[in-house]
Amino acid sequence: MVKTPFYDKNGLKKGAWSAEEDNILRAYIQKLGHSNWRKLPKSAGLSRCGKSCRLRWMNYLRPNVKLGNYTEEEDLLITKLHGELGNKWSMIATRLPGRTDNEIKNHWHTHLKNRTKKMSTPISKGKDQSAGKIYRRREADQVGIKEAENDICSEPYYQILESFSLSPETCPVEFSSLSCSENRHVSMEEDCFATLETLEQSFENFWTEPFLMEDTYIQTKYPASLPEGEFSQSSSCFNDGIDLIHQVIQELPEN
DNA sequence: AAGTTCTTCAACCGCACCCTT
DNA sequence: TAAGGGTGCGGTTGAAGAACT
Repeated sequence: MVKTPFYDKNGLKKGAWSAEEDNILRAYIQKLGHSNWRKLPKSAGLSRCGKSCRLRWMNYLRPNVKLGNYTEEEDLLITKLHGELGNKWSMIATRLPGRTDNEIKNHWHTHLKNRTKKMSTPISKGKDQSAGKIYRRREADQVGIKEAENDICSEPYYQILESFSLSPETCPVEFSSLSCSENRHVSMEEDCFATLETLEQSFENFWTEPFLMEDTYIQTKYPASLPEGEFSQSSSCFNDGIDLIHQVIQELPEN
């Protein structure tokens, strides 16, 4: 699903990146950083333009980037933020640690836009072929066939939380510092949010389950490749994301 | 089984903004 | 203050693969 590589009139390679190119770019940035994207490809020995290198690094090669496997809470967060901010993908991305603007944008257009549109229209018993198909094809692989068989588009918006579970992969390390009492401030109607316990359990499971400490990874493996600001920024973003998830939960309808 | 249609998403493009000179 | 270069952002494209007929 990638563009076939080719060379433009200036001899610059376009299209899909090869593993070799990825390795070259990654190794170069690990060693020398990326102070100047325009000069970088020439210095690194890549036949790419600086913008292409930047995009590749930012969206796929950065050590803390998460790919695919969107969870329901992330979907919910994106939907909410899009409602507040519009197509400010970069702003939205700052609230979802590890996610890039490009990926969020794609995810919105392929999964969430249709879902949200459907939710705002009267409930239909008819099957939305395209949305159903999308969900069946992609998310079935990730969240299970059982969920995929349901027509999620016809469900009330808040029921998206029915499968609410915080996966270790989704949750950054900062989540583990949340106090349990803070989570317990969330109150909901039992019939709507019978899964609250599940949610709390998920947090607790999350504390006990092993996961990759991405920042640690960065700092140990890529000590000189990233500006310090990126770490502090991402940390604050993580906390913002936590706040927002709490806010989303509290703002949900009571029935 | 083969052809067609649909869906996805990595990557490109153009524009706007920011910074330096 | 203007000009030029670099970077970031959002919209769009297009090829691959899945689903459908």
